[in-house]
Amino acid sequence: MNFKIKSRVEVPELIERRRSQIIKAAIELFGKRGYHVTTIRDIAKRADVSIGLIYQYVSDKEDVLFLVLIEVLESYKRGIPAALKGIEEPLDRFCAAVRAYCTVNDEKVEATVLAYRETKSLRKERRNIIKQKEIETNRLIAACIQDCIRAGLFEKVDVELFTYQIVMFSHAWALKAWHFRGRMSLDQYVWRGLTLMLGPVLTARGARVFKALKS
Amino acid sequence: MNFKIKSRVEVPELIERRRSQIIKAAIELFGKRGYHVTTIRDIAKRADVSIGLIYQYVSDKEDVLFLVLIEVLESYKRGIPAALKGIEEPLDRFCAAVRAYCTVNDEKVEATVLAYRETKSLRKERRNIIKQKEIETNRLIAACIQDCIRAGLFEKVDVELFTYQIVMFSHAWALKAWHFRGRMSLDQYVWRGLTLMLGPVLTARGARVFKALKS
Amino acid sequence: MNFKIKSRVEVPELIERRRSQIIKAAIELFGKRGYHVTTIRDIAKRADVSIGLIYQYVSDKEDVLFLVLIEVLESYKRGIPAALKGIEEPLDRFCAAVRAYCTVNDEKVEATVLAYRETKSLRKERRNIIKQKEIETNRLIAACIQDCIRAGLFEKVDVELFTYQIVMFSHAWALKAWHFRGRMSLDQYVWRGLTLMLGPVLTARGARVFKALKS
Amino acid sequence: MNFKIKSRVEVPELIERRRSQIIKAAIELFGKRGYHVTTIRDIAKRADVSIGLIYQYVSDKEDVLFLVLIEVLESYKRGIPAALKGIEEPLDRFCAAVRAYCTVNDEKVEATVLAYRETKSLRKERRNIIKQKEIETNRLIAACIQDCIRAGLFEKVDVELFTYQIVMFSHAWALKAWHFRGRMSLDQYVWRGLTLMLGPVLTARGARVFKALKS
DNA sequence: CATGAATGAGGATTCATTCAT
DNA sequence: CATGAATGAATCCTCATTCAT
Repeated sequence: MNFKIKSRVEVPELIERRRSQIIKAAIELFGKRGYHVTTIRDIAKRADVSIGLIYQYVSDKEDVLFLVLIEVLESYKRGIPAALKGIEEPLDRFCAAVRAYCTVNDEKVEATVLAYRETKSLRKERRNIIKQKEIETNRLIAACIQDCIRAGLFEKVDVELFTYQIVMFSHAWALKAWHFRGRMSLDQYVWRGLTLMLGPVLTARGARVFKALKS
Repeated sequence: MNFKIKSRVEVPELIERRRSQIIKAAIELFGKRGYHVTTIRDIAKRADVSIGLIYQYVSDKEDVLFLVLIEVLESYKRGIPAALKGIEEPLDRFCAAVRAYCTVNDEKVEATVLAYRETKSLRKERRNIIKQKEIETNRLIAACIQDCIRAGLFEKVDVELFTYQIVMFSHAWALKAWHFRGRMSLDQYVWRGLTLMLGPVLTARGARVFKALKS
Repeated sequence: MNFKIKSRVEVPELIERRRSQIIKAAIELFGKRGYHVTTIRDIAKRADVSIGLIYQYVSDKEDVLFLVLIEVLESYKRGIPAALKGIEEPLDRFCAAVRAYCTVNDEKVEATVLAYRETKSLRKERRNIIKQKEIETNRLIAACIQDCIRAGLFEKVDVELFTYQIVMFSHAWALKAWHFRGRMSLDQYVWRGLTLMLGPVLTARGARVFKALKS
Repeated sequence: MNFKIKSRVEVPELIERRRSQIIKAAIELFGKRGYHVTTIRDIAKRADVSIGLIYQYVSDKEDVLFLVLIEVLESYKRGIPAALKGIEEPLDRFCAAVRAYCTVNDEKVEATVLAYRETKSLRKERRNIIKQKEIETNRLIAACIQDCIRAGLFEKVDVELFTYQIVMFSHAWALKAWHFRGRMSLDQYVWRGLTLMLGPVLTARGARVFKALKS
């Protein structure tokens, strides 16, 4: 998906290849130093291309940021279904989704932080596209929750808030990495979190299933 | 607290007055447009002072950001004790703390978002001071939780994670304002959130107290 | 010789061409107005390039000064051997060297004055490189003197002081141009000076050779 | 002598005192760092007065430079007659004058260098006043030379050039301090210089007197 | 007289973007 | 298609000078 970002080059495979080359470099640099501090020259050097080349595939520095954020958000959205593949049991699916989301945030801490830092640097219209992407990811979580409710494993909880609670919990691993990293492993974080958050939500049956999952 | 930021002017009251004038303007502008996009000239204009004056009270643009973030974080830290004044009952205090923290985030949505966006724009040493301030605020929440546990109102929950859950919940109101605003009032948000989060945490007695508080 | 001054452009011929374009403009302006009073914008305008271009070939205003002083000193060093080419007789060579040095100072009065004025505006390390260049020039003079002594044309004079006397004599034509210009021609200056300075230095044979040279 | 530099304060003694306070600080700073790099604030701090006070006794930064250069040049002019006091014998007087001039340059190396560096920073009119001061000093030397000629101690040399030779010799001790300092003492410098320069100038009788002086 | 807070024009430097090769 | 030299608007920051106290 190019979101209509103009390219002077027409060949699709080239666009694909070059852009991902550029995006890769930009994610690293934006993540480490931030968007405004990173120069196009920096990106060109790290991507091992010329400055001019970047402007053949992008018409703006903001375009690069947009592509970067899209890529980050999409990679998150891709991670969850991948982790659910083959799992049938609803509570298991829910837990797998949470773990997957946390894992993805763990692998790309800087990218997650970047999304929080720099989304505002986009013009409104694009900001909304990014938000849309986040909503789509959230829906994957929400679906798991609803499945659990339908299956009688969760009480009829406030799905909207519970979804955001899960989302913030996952993001927190990245946003507050300076606190959590070193204090516990990702796995511990997930289980301690699930235990805390599921307590008031599980039905009697759900609680039994959860206990089984834990072991 | 000046955190040893150099000032050419010595008179404390003047420093106090001018700096808060500068900070006020900067919070607004940084919050709206971001740190890097805002120029010193913008700040000077909005604060209705000359560019030179700013550099009499600050030696750097980064100094302004630092002062701004300190002020934001401190204002949060101030908000909670203020809201607890006069309240004795532990669960009541806990709820009041949560409401206060959410309220303060509600009143300064942009400032909260700013803290997430721009803390990384500070040099490490100062970034740590900011984190320290956040930890201090978190401690206020944690204390309320522990009091509830001690009073037999909360089960013996995972205080560390529960604290962060509360913190992220409060921040989410600002960070995800684009979602929540318009969908519910702050009060609804707080109560729905408390209901969701406290469910598994309250003891039987705690539940009774909570039900009473709700009405 | 680039003395490791960083350039964003890699192509050597380009560096050569652009730098000498910049240096030429800078010599004129620094010479006329002084280093601190001259702005990069002035230099850019006079060199007929953009401001940005200058910063592609130089990383600092001080770099420009350094390049300028190096160029001035080197041009002096180049002038003397050029004037000695083809001359064999030691006293003749000595006189030619003095005349050449004076001539070069005459042609670039402002550059000579500039070297006196602004060498101190360089950081120590570079100041030393400049001094080294001066020493190298001085050695050319000293060599001529020693040849004359060896040839029995000069008494065994204090070479070190005599060298400096010659050097100062040459510089004086530029440093005190406001006095000498208009009072005498460069040629007169050189001959009157030589007559004065050689008097106590020439051996009997040297004196005869000198008299012959004069006519 | 105030050279009509405007002062808001009228009381002469105050002007005298304050100005010399300012000039003292300025000489040190200009000498060490240069005129343009030194700020009025620096001078005020070192002179232990307020910025405003400086502008009560001077209307310009250039005024300070002018006063500084005047003071330096005058102090040189004062040094020579002081050294000649009581000496009658012409050659002795000449040598004493040279030694005095060198000594004064030795004591204020930086001031001498300053005069060479920054005279050009004055506007033309004032530059001429400074030159005039230098000429007056030079005349003191020239007078000594002429006395020696009249007394039959010197040949009828080129007084003009010889004077400048002496002047440059004295200045060289400061201008090339980086070379001479450490290589010889001031006294050695003076005697080696005189020996070199006087050689062809002394008459037979002069030579005898000189030899006597040396011991 | 003395102070030093306030001003703002001016200068060095950066960097997104273009375009000729 | 790819390159990277060239451009110049825009930004941070300094500092001589003023003026109210």
